[in-house]
Amino acid sequence: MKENYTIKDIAELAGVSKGTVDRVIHKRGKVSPKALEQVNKVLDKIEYKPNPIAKSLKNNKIYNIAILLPDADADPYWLPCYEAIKQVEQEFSHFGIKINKGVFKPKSTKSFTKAADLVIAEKPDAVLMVPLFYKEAEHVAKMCVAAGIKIATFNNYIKEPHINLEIGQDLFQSGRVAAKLFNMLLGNKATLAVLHIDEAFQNASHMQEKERGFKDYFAQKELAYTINVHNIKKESKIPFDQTIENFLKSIDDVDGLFVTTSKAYLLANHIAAYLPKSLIIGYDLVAENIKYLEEDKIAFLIHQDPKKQVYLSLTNLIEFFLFDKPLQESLTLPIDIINTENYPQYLN
Amino acid sequence: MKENYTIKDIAELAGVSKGTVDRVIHKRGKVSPKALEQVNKVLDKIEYKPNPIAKSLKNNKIYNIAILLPDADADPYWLPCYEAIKQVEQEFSHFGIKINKGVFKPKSTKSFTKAADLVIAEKPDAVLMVPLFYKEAEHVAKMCVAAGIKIATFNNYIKEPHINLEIGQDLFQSGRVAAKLFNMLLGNKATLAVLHIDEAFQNASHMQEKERGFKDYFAQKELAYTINVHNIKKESKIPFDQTIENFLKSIDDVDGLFVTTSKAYLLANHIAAYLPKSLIIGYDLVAENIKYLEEDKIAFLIHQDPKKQVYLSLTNLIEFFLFDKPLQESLTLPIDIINTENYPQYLN
DNA sequence: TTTTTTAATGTGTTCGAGCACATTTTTATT
DNA sequence: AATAAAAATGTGCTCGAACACATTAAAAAA
Repeated sequence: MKENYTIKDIAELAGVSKGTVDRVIHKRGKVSPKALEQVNKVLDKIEYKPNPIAKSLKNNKIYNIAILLPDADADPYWLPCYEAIKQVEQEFSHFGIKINKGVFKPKSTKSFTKAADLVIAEKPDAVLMVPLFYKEAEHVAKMCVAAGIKIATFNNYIKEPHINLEIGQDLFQSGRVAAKLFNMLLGNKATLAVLHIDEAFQNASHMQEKERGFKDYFAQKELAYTINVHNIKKESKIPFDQTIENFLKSIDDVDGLFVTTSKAYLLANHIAAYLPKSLIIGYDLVAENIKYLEEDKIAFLIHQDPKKQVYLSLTNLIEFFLFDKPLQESLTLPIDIINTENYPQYLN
Repeated sequence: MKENYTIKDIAELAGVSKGTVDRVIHKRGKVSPKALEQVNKVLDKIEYKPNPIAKSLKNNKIYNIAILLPDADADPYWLPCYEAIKQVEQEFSHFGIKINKGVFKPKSTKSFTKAADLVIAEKPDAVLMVPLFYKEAEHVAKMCVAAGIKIATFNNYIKEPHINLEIGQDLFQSGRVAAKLFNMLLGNKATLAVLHIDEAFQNASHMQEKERGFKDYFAQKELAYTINVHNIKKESKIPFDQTIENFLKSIDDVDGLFVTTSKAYLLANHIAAYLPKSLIIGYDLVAENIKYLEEDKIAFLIHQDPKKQVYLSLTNLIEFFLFDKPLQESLTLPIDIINTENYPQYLN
């Protein structure tokens, strides 16, 4: 029993030439019923899988992958994504992989659409994107499907049935993770605040998912928790910092603050002055959050690992193109709980 | 400016044949000084990297990787490793990769040595092992080095300078992670117990590393914590469960219990009866631990992700053999903090 | 039956690296 | 200068899949 049969092997076993075997496998026609049967008989017995390396060599094609992602200058959360891209480019530079970045402003749908148009015009083999803007992302997905371009998303979700690859975190569940942490720290009774802090509110569905999960936990456990929700957004002309301070002045008697965005540091900056006993749980290992984590002004951070998301998305697409590995339709990544002691290992 | 040059390209640029280029690259001699210079001049300009796919196809070699790991029947902690092996076998079945398992009893050095001898006798290209027994593992490493076999370790460490690949967790730091969690849950003053629970104590250095990290945290922060260390091991003829119960009867006034092994469930089983207010932090997502985690009898678990360790070790070795990717000498994996809400994502 | 058309099958080349072998050039020897 | 020996260089094949093209066999038309 051989392990890996080649086309030549099959040809010999079936008593035909490799050309005929090839035609049978690829259903290119021009095969007599007799030969077809002979080859299929062999194929049934041995389960042939073409050698992906030979296939790849013969192909010798350059695959273009476009990636639509927000500008890291506007929000450092996205910085690790760029590292992941660089890493993948290095690892796969000799495998004929080209990655084309389409950077957009995270607050501008126009910028997103423009970047998308630019990138799709070059007819890439796949488009990987952060679907920050629901309607616009849906449109991009549809255009890709129409053009036969593989389409993948990460970090956020849209409900498009033709997405080929979807990588992200279970946001509802991550809200529950935060809730459980508060529950452990504060016991069976407390007052909490959910804070949606961001400079803009387009497509804020991810924040709401986290809030839903957060509330769901306490409801399900029937705990005596009071939970207030606050939307805090940058007001024009007033510094964001000032807005935060005003907010903190306006509330009291809060045991814990759950920040659904990566902006927990804005809060932590002033927490000692106004609510010294309140615990903060936030998201994402951005530098400023880590600073306050280390100062114990942030209790926990939840890590969404954007770098891993990009890395996995890209390698999944690449291995699909190069080696015919199937695309994982949907991949839900772990919800990493971060404290002062374990954050360094997540940063590399 | 071309991206990927081939040997043929270089030959044309240097005005020689591809055979000569090949001899220069592989330093096989038989090249005139003049030709050498011509080729090197081109090589300096373009930075040639051979196409790993073509190389791999030509090679057409079957690589044998041996993996020495404990029997999962004796300790379910190792079960995910077997899943990782199966997964890698499937993913790389058409890349000429053979994985040979050498299973040993986790309490028997003899069994380890026997499995190692058996596996090395077949002259694999690499040996990946869990170096549970220091002296014996060191010996295996030396034998591999002598035989030109690549040697990799995971889960535990030995100090052998010739290890080619080392994957695991920072155990000292994971002790600190546990300490920090207790600190957050219990405040600035408490009494804790460190429990080394296992059925045998050979090579228990990993437990001690965790203990050191744990104590280090409180010492560094100068917190008023009392920490007592207990070794609990299976006594012959007495059921382990009974030993645990006796231990619990013997202590009181403990706010938290830190179990340095995967045996936290043995404790959790009886905690409600003897120390209902004590918090347990343990290691590893074995089924029984998860059960008590869900019942809130275990507060947190630290995940050592043996599956990921094996997966990364194997793929790293494979990509080294197939595509000349360099081996990462030492890779320290994140210390995952697990509670009731986030464990499922770590299990897949 | 012979010729034409169409269907079926086989052969040869390519991808890039790597190595065996053949050929050519240079150097040494008579 | 002729020949032998050694050194240098070039050619051609392999790995396995894929496809273009050539060849052969069978069916249709004359």
